Amino acid sequence: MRYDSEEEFLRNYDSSKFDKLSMTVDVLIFSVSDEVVSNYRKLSNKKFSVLLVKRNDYPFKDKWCLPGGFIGIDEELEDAARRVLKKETNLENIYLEQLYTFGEVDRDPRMRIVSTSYLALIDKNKLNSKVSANVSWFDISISETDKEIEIYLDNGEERIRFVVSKKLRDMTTDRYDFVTTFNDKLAFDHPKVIVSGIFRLKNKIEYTDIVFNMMPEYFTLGELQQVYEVILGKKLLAPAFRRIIADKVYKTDKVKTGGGHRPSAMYKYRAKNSHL
Amino acid sequence: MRYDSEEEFLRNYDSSKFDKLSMTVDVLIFSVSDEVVSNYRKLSNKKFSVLLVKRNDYPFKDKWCLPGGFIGIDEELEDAARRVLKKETNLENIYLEQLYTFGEVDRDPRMRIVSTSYLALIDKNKLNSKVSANVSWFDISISETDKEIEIYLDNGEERIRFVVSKKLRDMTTDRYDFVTTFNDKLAFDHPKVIVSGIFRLKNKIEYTDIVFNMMPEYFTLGELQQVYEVILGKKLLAPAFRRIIADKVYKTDKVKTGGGHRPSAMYKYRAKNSHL
DNA sequence: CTAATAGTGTCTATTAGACAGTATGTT
DNA sequence: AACATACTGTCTAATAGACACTATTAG
Repeated sequence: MRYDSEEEFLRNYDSSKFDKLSMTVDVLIFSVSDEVVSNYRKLSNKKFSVLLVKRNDYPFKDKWCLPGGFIGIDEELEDAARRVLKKETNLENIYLEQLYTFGEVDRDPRMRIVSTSYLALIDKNKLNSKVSANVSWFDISISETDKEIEIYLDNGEERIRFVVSKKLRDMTTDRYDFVTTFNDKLAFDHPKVIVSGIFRLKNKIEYTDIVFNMMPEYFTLGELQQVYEVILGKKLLAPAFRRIIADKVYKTDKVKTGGGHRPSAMYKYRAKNSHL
Repeated sequence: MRYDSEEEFLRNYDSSKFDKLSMTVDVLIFSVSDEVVSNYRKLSNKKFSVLLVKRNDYPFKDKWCLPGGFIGIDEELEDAARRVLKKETNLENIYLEQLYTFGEVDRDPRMRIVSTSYLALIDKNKLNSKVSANVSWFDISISETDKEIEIYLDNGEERIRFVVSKKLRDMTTDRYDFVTTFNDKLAFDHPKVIVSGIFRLKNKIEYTDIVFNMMPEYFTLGELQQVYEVILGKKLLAPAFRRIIADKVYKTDKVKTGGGHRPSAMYKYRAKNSHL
């Protein structure tokens, strides 16, 4: 069939000509939290945490999963992610970036579903209400070897363990194929999504100011350093750390006291092109 | 309706419950080419180029677009990208990475189509056959300001110009929303896809060995430097450049002669964990 | 006073930028 | 011989790592 114009073609277009499938978004919401420590002198330990939802319907009934939802036929991908974010945390204007699109044919037992995952970072202090019953923050612990990544998630009541193996994809870049080798409590391919998000964050914290999306308005440099340390999974030296972040923050009049030690000045984030 | 098991739920699942849409992949194939120079003494200039296909059907009949295709209901996303790559270049085992998923509601005039774009890098010397009539390599020239990116594509016969404006997405990272402000020869939202790919490549060339996917097996350091320069859009100093790439390459016995100047040693890529 | 963190100064090692200078082909 | 590129040496500037030292609080 030949058409004489784009308009004519579109009028006659049969949209059933190509395969159709469903799409979802999954939102990986990271934050940091404090672990209270018995010794009054010691700082509270920062923990890096992820928000999970307990499924109360099939498929994967009673397993934990990332907040997510189907994309409407007239809905932008990112709008869908923001809708999910709003539903689970009641927050808007949150840092959000597209992470990766997972399209394995059998990643959902119901039918072919392609899922675009998003990475969101929030400051937990902004959460006005406690999250609802089937939603919970899990602290993340990571142990990584050449071949495997083992992750523990802990919400105080329940402990989740999963293992993902790394297979180098090519010689020229440090990309890996992740394959889940142990997982009994997470739904879908969410172990892979979580690992991808952690890697993305680890990378970006080194060359962007992304970390400040997880910080409260006022913070001490010690707290900021702890957040870097928990995400990078290693200790940093304070003088070097302070040099590096010196031009990203500015000192305020506020002071944090109460620990059994010298009080600490509180700082605020200064964006690159700001004049504060 | 309640189910007693995952199996029972799946047996009764109605897959028409959620909206369905079509998905495509678009493959951004980059390579480098030589521009022959009249002066026998001078080196040929390297050009950075992209493969485009001329559409001979609606929609966007007679416009240029990235190679792409619909995803089959039982096809992995990346397999679809490899299928497209094989069809247009007859090449396999090519560097391929997922770039971004574009899902604007009206990006395709036919219906809702979400497209996952892939970035592929090839060494043009591996192309055994000349590409077919409706397929062509376009050299890329970029001029960038604070607010806009202007790109010219040239295949020797036809010149394509498009302009994309940059809108900073947030203060903490250098992410932009791209909005096409001028485009009369490219189909779909492909100006945005091309710009995203160029940015990705510019970034990755700084901290990975990705560039070697576009190089022939044997190359001189001058050629390699030219490729870096054309992708980064700036001149580099030879001594510093040589220091930086020293541990990524090794010298072979081959020598390149014929220019009106001192011959150059030819090098090969050495992967990080190789022992050559 | 003591334990613990806050914050600074400085030395050293490594890396990046700049540029001068030597080497060696082709016409 | 002259031009153009290949390749090296070295000085300097900037950055990162290490560690010692001082400051200040609650108990």
